[in-house]
Amino acid sequence: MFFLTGTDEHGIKMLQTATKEGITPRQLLDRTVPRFRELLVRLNCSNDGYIRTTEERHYQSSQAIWERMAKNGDIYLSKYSGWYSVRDEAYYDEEETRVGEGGVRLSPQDTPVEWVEEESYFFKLSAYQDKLIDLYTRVPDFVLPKERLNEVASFVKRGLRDLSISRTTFEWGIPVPGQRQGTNSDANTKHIMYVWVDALTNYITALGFPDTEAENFRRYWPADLHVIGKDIVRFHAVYWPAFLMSAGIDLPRRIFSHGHILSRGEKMSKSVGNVVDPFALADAYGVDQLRYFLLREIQFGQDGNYSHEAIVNRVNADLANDLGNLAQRSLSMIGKQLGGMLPTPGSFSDNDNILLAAADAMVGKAREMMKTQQLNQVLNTVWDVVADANRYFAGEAPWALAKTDPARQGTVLYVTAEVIRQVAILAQPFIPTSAGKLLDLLAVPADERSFATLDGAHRLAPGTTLPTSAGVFPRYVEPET
RNA sequence: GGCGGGGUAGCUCAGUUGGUUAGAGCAGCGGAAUCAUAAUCCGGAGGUCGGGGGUUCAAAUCCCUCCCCCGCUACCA
Repeated sequence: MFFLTGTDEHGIKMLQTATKEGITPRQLLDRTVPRFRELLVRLNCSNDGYIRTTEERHYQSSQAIWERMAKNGDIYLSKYSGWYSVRDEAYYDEEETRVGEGGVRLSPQDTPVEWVEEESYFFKLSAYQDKLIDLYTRVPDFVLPKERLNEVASFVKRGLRDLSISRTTFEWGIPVPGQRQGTNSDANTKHIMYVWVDALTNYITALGFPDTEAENFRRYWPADLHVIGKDIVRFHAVYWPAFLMSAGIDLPRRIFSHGHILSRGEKMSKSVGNVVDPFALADAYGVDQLRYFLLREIQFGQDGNYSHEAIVNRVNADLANDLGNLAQRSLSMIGKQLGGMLPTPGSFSDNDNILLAAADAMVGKAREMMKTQQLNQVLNTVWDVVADANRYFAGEAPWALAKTDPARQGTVLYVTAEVIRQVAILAQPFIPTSAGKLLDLLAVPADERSFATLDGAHRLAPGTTLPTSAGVFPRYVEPET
């Protein structure tokens, strides 16, 4: 796997923000980009590459894809005039705009628009309408969740206009290669790429494009999964595939649109003042706790709600009470009563076999759900087994067996430990640090923590000496006020 | 305005080839247990399945209509 993320750093908004503060765009970026990178580290995200669209390699890559599209006859020089909203980064037809208070003309989003008339390069998006429809039909899960594909398809079916893909009015962007002069244009006109061409191309730059023989490009392209926010589906599911088709490059296999996290049911916004700082959440609840909450509580692809009460409930109930307490009560019993040695099980009872079978079945179900990125369903499946294990543990009452049937007690504790092992291994992608601690407590070697050790093909080794047990999931208690 | 999704227990949701007393988790209530992070287990309770009408022996599920929420999109002006 190659996990990529990065920042799109060109565009007039960046330039204007910097100018307003009296600094250069680069200075602005030097200040803000590190925060994004810190967040990745803080949230313990898998990350094999970070691409910035202002990097030299990306200039070469963007110019190369431009040339490929041009060579394919899909780029032409023309003239664009219309009402442009800097805030929306979009042009509007005059009929779409209206004059607001103080004579300011506004876009449908109520952002100010200004009249712009300039020479521009265009991409023949209109030529790709049928090919895109064909793509959506042929690969029905090219865009997930399904609702998003329907939206995109209906947008394309309505008809596509060619896309303006360059600007001459400012310079914060990647120069258009091989510029020609239009008949009526200023001899000094210099085109830079309009935001989407260079923004989208980042995905292949990061793998070595334009060197299509680069090791990473050959190995990882086309991408299996391309995750974006639902607000930019159109650009990634319409423009990007069209660009790639034009350039003769394979398309990513799937675009997945994630939803938004709402704060108490409301969209977060600076003006409302309900913006939540992810660093603060991680500090308050813990990184794994935050990750678990978001991935379990929210159906991936849908919007979801965040609230203090919800995260505390979820974290205490699922992590501290159900899994954490189960691990603690079983492992500390092994520590105190069995001298810390994982017992050798006797023959398994029906109850043992039923629970083990449920645990063994988890990975298969999880794999099926992961085919369509149903992350919360994976966690539901795993925690169903945690609940089974708690019922089993209460039913078998190993604390009582200590006096009446020590051999049976050992079997019950062994079975419980084995179930915790499988739960922890499957939980690793979601709560990596905590899952790792659980596996440490079970003395599972680093090279035996892969999914290949699940589904009953592998079991904990009896007789292993376990480290002293310790709590892995602390309960969240309200700070003293 | 059009298209799509949704409105089911206090909260988050599951539940269509129509079929017995509508389900789960969390919260709340009662009980058991006391190995454990006052955690766990068991049990009752809790719902006009958005409103109304219709089809049917039978509707959360099918049809009509209305209301509300969300998304995409268009237009009037």
